[in-house]
Amino acid sequence: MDAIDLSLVELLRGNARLSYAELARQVGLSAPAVHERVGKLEAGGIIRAYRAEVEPEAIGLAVTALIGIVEDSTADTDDVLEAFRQMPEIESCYFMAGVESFLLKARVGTIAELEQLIVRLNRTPGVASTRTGIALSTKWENRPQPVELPAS
Amino acid sequence: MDAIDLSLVELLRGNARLSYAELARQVGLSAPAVHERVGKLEAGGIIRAYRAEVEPEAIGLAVTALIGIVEDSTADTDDVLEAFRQMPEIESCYFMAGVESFLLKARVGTIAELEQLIVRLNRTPGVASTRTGIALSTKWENRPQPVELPAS
DNA sequence: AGGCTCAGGTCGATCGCGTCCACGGAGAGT
DNA sequence: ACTCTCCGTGGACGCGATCGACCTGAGCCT
Repeated sequence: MDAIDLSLVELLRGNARLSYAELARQVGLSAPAVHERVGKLEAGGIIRAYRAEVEPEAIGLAVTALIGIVEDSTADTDDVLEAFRQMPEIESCYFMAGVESFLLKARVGTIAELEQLIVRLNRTPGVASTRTGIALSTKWENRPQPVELPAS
Repeated sequence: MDAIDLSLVELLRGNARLSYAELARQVGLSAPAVHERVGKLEAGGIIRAYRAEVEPEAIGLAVTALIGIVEDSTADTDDVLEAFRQMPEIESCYFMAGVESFLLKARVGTIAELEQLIVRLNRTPGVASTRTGIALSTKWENRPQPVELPAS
């Protein structure tokens, strides 16, 4: 993980569809060298996936909610997690410090679907209570932040 | 935005680096046809970007925090937003229903940097108070959910 | 009905890219 | 100094991206 790897990661965070040839030009290596480096970054789990970022409304996901979860005293955290994993509406899941063990970001098509999701969450064994906030609009999301190169 | 467009979006959400030729095979069109459709999806803002998803720790962003913002009575929401936009640590910004007008997701390298960020947020004109939750771990993030095709 | 126009597809050709392989140089260990 | 290893380069070749020409069906006007 040197400065060149960092540049590659940075470039791909900005545009995942850059060709290897283009990456090579940007970092000053040959295309095969870049290919191998990127392959290692993928294999090493540094690069997890390449995803198209889509306007959620366009695919029928108009409602975004953020949901805090309080576990009850009987809860097995792994089981709760597994239950959340089965719910495709939950796009992100953070394990938090504080009273609320989890914070979930969910996207659904309608408020009615959100209601159903919350009911299911409250019924999940180990869940004591939920607290839901509705996002009226998403100003931005997953903006990549520039990483500073460690000063040489 | 027909069923084929939806399939393309779905495929690219799963893997943004699929070639047009591969996409074409999957949806049963020719490569140029797919090329044109994807171009229109990009131009129409349906596909916003292609991003590599990177393990944050690998690029020196070990601390994830979720921060609720309460505006004061003098606040101009647009100005507050603009101030947030200038802070690169803020990866996502949702405008929320409820007492807290915004919910921010921020990533920084260290707890010390988080402290500095919170100080800056509290100093921002229009911000009355902040409430910060720290994510101990990210179980998953931005998992693409399968979209159901509208029944034909 | 006939024909115009347009949207959106296929086909074919060209050029650049991805990817495999053989080769070479720098640095570390013996 | 020799050699091993790592990491790069350059060449070759097949596939993909992309452009232009052409085809087809739907909708509409006359």
